[in-house]
Amino acid sequence: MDSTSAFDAAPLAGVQTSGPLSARVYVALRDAILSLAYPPGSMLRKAAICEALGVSRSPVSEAMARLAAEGLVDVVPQSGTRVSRFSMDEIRESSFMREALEAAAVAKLAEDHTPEQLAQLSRNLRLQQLLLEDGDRAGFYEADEAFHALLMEQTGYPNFAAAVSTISLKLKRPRILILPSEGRSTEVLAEHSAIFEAIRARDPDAAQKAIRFHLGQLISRFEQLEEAHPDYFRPRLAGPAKTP
Amino acid sequence: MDSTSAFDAAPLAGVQTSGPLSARVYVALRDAILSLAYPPGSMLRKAAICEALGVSRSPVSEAMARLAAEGLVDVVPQSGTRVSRFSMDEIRESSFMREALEAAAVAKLAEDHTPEQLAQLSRNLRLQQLLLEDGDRAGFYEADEAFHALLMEQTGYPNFAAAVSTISLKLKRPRILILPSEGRSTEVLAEHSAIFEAIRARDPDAAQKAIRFHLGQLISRFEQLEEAHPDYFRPRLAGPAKTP
DNA sequence: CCTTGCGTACTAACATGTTAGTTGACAGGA
DNA sequence: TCCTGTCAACTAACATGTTAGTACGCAAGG
Repeated sequence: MDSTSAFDAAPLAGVQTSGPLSARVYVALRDAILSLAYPPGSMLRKAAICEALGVSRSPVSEAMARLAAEGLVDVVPQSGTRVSRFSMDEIRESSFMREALEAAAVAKLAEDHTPEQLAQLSRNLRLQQLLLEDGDRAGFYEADEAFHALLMEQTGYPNFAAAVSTISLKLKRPRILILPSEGRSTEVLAEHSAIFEAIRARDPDAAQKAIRFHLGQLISRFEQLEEAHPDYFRPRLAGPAKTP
Repeated sequence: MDSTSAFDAAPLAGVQTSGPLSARVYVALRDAILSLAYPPGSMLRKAAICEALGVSRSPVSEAMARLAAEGLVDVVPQSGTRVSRFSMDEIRESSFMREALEAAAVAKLAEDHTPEQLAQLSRNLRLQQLLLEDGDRAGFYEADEAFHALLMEQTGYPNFAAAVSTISLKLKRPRILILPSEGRSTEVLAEHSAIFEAIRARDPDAAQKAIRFHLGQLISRFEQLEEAHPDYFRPRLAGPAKTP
């Protein structure tokens, strides 16, 4: 095998079997990028993808256009397409928007919620407790995501969760890289509980404060990440100062 | 001429002369839809668009995919594409998100801003005052949009304004239809001034309250609109109750 | 008169051929 | 050694041919 550009088509398995072809290609590429199977900065070779998936260039182009619109790939016209690198500025921007939206969601829930909704949240929290005790890291990660998704679904706005998900797409990849921190899960559960309690107490301000604190914890961890994985990040300005 | 489906390609003028062809097509279609030149519910004929713009189907397809992702058109697979109708539920959802984001923006500005930024805002407000006195309705509309855009740019997040714009796309078309209300402009200016004063006073809470009130005014007007233009809205459930 | 089955005409979706622009390497000169 | 101009190979972007699925009209039957 040649390692010209270290491009491997293997991550593109048959992810989905129904629906439009272009959507399947999109999901396959998206998952490969979000899981870092295609690392930031790597090239995307259209021809290779077509061959690997057994499709023509049309659906692949459509999928890539969508990924470009979402900022997951950078496309240089007439030249090439590569997986986008992280940018601390973009991360801060996405975090700001995500905080604003999730804070609005929990504030709304604090003002107006049903016993059933509280029960759902409580159930999820107990699940988190369980997974934490079992040390099931992957499971806890999923329950965490589910908790936030649940909060947004409970606003009653059917596309709200999806919209926030799209906006915070830029946070998903760096998020994966800061998974393996030990005592953090306990803190996370405590923060989730604080949000829950504020909602139950019908205290919008407290709920907002709680989720803002919770989400704010991520930022500092992202900053540490930039030190550890500078290769995944967009170069700040021009590396070391050049003397012309 | 035949009026089979009342489709007219005339609104697609040469809007832009540079950049990728697909982007030009996108802008042309987007403007035609947002300006209601293509009314909600009307069909989009790919062949006619290709002929009118003198391009092939590839860039048109790409543009339509993007419009579909943004919810401006509804595409029925293997059948047809039509301009989407309004939905009061979607409008409420978009308003909720827009409020959350703009409120976060002005809160941030209230906490942290420069004299230059205040001067910019003040200049825009005085322009609004001027256009209001001259009765320049279209000009006031633009200054209004510019005011909100300015607030979002001043957060320092370069893509924030664009993101909010995308999210509140669903509000743009109905917004046009409620333009011609007389005394409203005076109120709008007063509400804008209230936002400005709260920012200048470095009072985040007041700033949020002010912009939430300002944006909240739109909703009730949209509800009135649904009465006046039911044909532009998605049917509620099944019209009048059917007796089987 | 209403329902039902069929056939045609239309559409998006997919495949493939073509064009034009960019990158990068290599050769030649300073 | 370093800079520079040329050229070849690769890419996205665009055009066009092909396929398949849907909707609608019409006719035949109830």
